[in-house]
Parts: sequence; C-alpha cells; structure tokens
Amino acid sequence: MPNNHFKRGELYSFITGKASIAIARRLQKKFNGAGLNLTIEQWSVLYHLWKADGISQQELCKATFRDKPSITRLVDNLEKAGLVKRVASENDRRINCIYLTKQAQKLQQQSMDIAEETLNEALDTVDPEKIEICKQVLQVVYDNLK
Amino acid sequence: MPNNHFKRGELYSFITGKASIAIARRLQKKFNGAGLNLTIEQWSVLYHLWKADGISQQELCKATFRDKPSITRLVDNLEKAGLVKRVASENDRRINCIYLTKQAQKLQQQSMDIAEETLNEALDTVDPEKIEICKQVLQVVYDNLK
DNA sequence: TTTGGATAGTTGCACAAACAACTATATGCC
DNA sequence: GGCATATAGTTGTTTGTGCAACTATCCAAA
Repeated sequence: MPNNHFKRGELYSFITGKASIAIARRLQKKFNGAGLNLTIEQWSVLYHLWKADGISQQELCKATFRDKPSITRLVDNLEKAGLVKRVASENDRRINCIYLTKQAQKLQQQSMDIAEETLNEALDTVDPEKIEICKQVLQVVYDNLK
Repeated sequence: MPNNHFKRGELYSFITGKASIAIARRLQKKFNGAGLNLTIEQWSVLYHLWKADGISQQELCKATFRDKPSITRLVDNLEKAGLVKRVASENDRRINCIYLTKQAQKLQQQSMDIAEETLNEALDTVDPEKIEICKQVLQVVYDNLK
C-alpha cells in the first residue's frame, strides 16, 4: 500500500479543490465590487500578456494550462470587450499575436493589487513556512500529473 | 505589510488552482478509460449520496459547495443517466429527496478506487507530513474565505 | 515542385457555473 | 383564516471547458 494512502473522508476536498474554488470566487467578487468587468479566466489571460505582450494563442494555452478552443473563446471575449487585439504574424500566417489595448494596460495595477489582497486574506494567520510547504506539495502534484 | 505578502510570480498558480485542475483532469481521464460515463461533478454528487442516500438538493448544495441551479442541473443529468431519482418529501413538499438507483450503487466501489488511485499518483513521492501540512493550509484558506 | 505531415487556430456540441428572476410550498403572526 | 416572509427548487442567460472535427498555413522529403 502506498504511503500516501488516503482515508475516504479526506479524499473529497483534495480532489474538488475547495480552497482554490473559494479563492477564485472571492477574487471574482472583488473584481465585480471594484467595477472591473472581467472574469477570472479573462484576467488569467491578461496576466500573461502583461508579462509578455504579443505572444501567440498557443503560448497562452501553455501558460494558462488551457486547450486551444478555450483560448480561442477567451480571446474572442477579450477582443469583444476591447481589451486585446489579434494580429496575424508576419513570419507565420498561422499564428495570431495577441496584443493588449491601452484599456487593458490600465487594468494591470488595480487587478494585481486585488489579487494580492485576496491571497493575503486567504492565507491570513497561516505560518509562512507552512505556506511554503503547501506550495511545494502542490507543485509536485502538478508535476506528477502533467 | 502582512507576513503572507506574495511575490508576483507565485501568485498565479495559487489562484488558478493548477494542482486541483490537474487532479480533476486525470480523474476524468481514468473514469473515461474505465468506461464510467460520469463527469467529475456528477461523481461528486454521487459521492455524498453514497454516504447518505435520500438527502435533499439543498443538502447537496452545502455538501458539494455549489449553488442551487448547479445542483438542479446536475441532478437533471444524473436522472437522465438513470443514476438517481427525485422523490418529493412526504413532510415538506418543497423538498426533493434524491435517491440512488441500483445502477449508481454499482459504481461506488470502482469509482472510489479510481479516485484513491488518482490521489496516490498525485501525491507520489510527497512526504506524508508535508501532505498533512498542505491539507491544513488548504482548510484554513477555505475557512478564511467561506 | 508536389505532396504528406505537423502546427495554429476555429467551430460545434455537451456539460457545468454564477447570477437573477421566477414558482411553489411552508411557517409564523395578526 | 389570511397575509408576509422564508425556504426549496427551476429556468434563462452568459461564460467557460473538453473533446472531436475542421480549415489554413508551413515545412520537409521524394
């Protein structure tokens, strides 16, 4: 029997990711409350564009851990909202480079502040060493399954 | 500045819950591979019915951390699949008691085994003490935000 | 140079989530 | 009894996800 054998009652919340769902909901509420008309999923795309503007949809797939159709539709909606635009690559016409609009650039500071605030609320009273261990475990889980 | 202040680069995967998404995808693939025609969300409803058959939709909302419309539709689909049936409560006709069919009872052992196997794969090589700390942290996160 | 395979992106479909607005039933209070 | 209010559940709409099938473009080898 593997040493990580799980007791029945402990299995559920690990699989369902209750904690990350709670974080996402809190963040969404804060976005709404701040008048940011933005879903968490859209924000996750902008997050990577703020780090590297003009990357392709394929690169957004890898970065956000989503499949191609999901990114197609997120970019569709971001484009409708006037936050990004698709520009066909000069070198390879299969590729769309995704560029932030000025409007999207304005959202960076505020939304990142809200995200950080949310995480601080989530991790309030938690020993920083335990947070570090938790992050390590989640990273190994991800690496084990990807 | 709170002692849990997050560095930018660390913020993203905590918020997006990459690890639990990876777990859910792996579990879904295993269900599909085993010929279980069942989504993870449907399984999460059955999970609670296996523990307490005949509970109401409202109780399923609390147990699965979902809102009422989500449960309505999950029960719709489970009912279509012949896995549960709605029975109006005798005492209070507003309430639907949700009962497992024989077909659903047969799925318990196999699907729980697969779930446990998935978690063991996810947590392979992780020190059990660290898993314990990780579970604690995630529980506190949940309690902080709920 | 043509052709076959790989890569980038899109579309259709089924399922699920969040929110608001709705129906039906129960309950408590006058 | 009758009305206000709370509770259980449903429905409509928008958004997102996963899968399969599709188009367009690129590239490399015959």
